[in-house]
This record gives sequence, C-alpha cells and structure tokens, in this order.
Amino acid sequence: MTVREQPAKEHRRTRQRAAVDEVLDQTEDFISAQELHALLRTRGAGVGLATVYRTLQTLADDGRVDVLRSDAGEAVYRRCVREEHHHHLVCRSCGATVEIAGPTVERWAKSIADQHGYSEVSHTLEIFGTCPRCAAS
Amino acid sequence: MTVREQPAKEHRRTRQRAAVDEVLDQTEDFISAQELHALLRTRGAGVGLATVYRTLQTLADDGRVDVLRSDAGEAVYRRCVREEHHHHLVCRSCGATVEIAGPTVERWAKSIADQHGYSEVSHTLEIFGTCPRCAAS
DNA sequence: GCCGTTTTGACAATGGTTGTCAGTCTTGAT
DNA sequence: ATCAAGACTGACAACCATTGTCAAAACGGC
Ligand SMILES: [Zn+2]
Ligand SMILES: [Zn+2]
Ligand SMILES: [Zn+2]
Ligand SMILES: [Zn+2]
Repeated sequence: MTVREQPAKEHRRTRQRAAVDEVLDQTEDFISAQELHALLRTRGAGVGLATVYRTLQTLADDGRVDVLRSDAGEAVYRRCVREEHHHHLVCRSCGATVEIAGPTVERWAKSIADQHGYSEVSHTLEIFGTCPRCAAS
Repeated sequence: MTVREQPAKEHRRTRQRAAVDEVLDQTEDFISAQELHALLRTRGAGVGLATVYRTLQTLADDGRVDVLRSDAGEAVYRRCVREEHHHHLVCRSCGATVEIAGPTVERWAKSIADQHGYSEVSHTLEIFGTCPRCAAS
C-alpha cells in the first residue's frame, strides 16, 4: 500500500455507488473490478462495467479502498478496517488477507530515504504467503 | 521486489539476447519492454517486440533482472548491481534508483508472516520519493 | 556441413482499462 | 413540488501492454 494522501471531495449518492460500496463492505479479500462487476450482475443489481471502474478509482483516490496489483497485473481493491496507513499479508492461494501495521518498517523506510536525501517519501509493501488453512490441505 | 527463487537454466546465445542484455547493462533506471524495444529500433539493432518480452521474462525468471510495476501498471525491468535479494528507492520524477538491502525488514516481514502462520513467504517493497537533484530544481 | 532443437518475428488475439457521448439521475435552489 | 446545471451512467469503441501462433531462421553439438 502506498501512504495515504489527498483530502477527499464530495460525491453524489447513486444506486450504483451504493451497490459497489455494499459489495466492498461484505468482501474480505481483495477483489478486481471485473469480479466485482460480475458479482453485481448475479445479484441482479446490474452496474455498468465502466461505472464499476470509475467508482473504484474514485474510492481509491479518496483513500477509501486499498489497491494493489495481483500477480497478473490486475488491480484489486479492498475496503480495509484500518483507516490509517497499513500493509497486507495476503494468502497467495485463497486471498485471505491480514492487515499489518508496522511502525518499525515505517521508520525504516523513512530513514533509508533520508539517508539518500529523498523527500516526499511513500512506499509500497505487501507480504505474500500461504495461509495456515491452505497449508493444511 | 519479490524474494529470489529459481535456479537458472541454460539458454542459447543469440544476437537479440545480446542486444537486450547490452541495453540493460547501460541503463541505470527501470525500463519497460516497449521502451527497450523502441530503443533497440533507433540503434539499428532491431529486435522483435515479442522477443524483447520473452527475453525480459526469461531474465526475470532467472533472477537476472528485477521487475516491478510502474504506476501505470506497466512492467519495468532493471539489471541490478546486487545479485542478492534487495529493494529499491526510486525517484518519482527522474527514475534515479538506489538499491536497498535491509536485513531489518527482511526479519520483520518474516516474523509477521510467522505470527500469522503464513508459510512460503515472499514480499514486495519499494520506496518512492524525490531525489536530491530533482528536489533542487 | 548436418540435424534436432531453440529462437525469432510478423501478426493475430487477448484482456484489462479508459474514452466517448447522449441520455439519466442527484442536488440545491426556487 | 419543480427546475436547471451539471454530475453520473452505460453500451460500445478504442487503447495498449502482453501473450499466442507458427513457419522460417539461427544455434550448438557432432
Ligand atoms: Zn489461503
Ligand atoms: Zn507503510
Ligand atoms: Zn530525481
Ligand atoms: Zn526483502
């Protein structure tokens, strides 16, 4: 995850955004725009694909969802519990995600950047592995 | 960067691979397959786009180049000095890259994963900022 | 040089994401 | 409630990075 930035603008409440929001609230794992779109289809509450993309992008810009890229390079989104800056420990096979807060790394990253004179620092950090459940099977 | 894996197989020496290799050796910053391809064109040493992609993929698989994704989601490659696992501090505006080795984070990541019972752990971590030179202008 | 295998490259095909733009809906004001 | 201004939507086209195809060319070992 990249460190949070922007303020956050005002947006209109529409059926489509509510639908996307609801899915995000009910989904534990990171989900792609395509998956979200398909899911909405099956639920009857159809929302245009372009709209799903736009909505997710807006949410991401406002820092209301976290975005990262799957191995395939596809963008995946998640509504996290933690509002503040954090990272993720993700299961490679089932997607189970744990939110990670790490003052240690935050300091480390900052100090590294300082040492090299870099300013306006941000960073991305994700940990991948096989969760206990998947390891068991 | 993801932690290194694979062993490394044998490949044939071809003009095309040599050309790609040469560009990588002369390029400090991360470069995309498309850019590399265009560069080779201007140099006269034309190499098919598909070949550039395949070559970079192979190099990446063998751990001979590092790969990460640009903001636009495009894959970018770099021949790093360090052979061992490491990360990068990249200038957002000019691309200047510093290789970072961090036993601290490595341990931290591992311990986090352990705490949650995740196995076969790997991770990605990149730091972005504005380099001193760019900050000055 | 010869041959089996690998590699190449022009081109098609894929697939995620964004652009278009006319029609629709939300909102704030009257 | 009514209305106008402008934000939002959606079907579809357009983009564009990346991968698949497959016959022709290049490699390496003999
Ligand atoms: Zn799992
Ligand atoms: Zn962080
Ligand atoms: Zn710079
Ligand atoms: Zn590391």
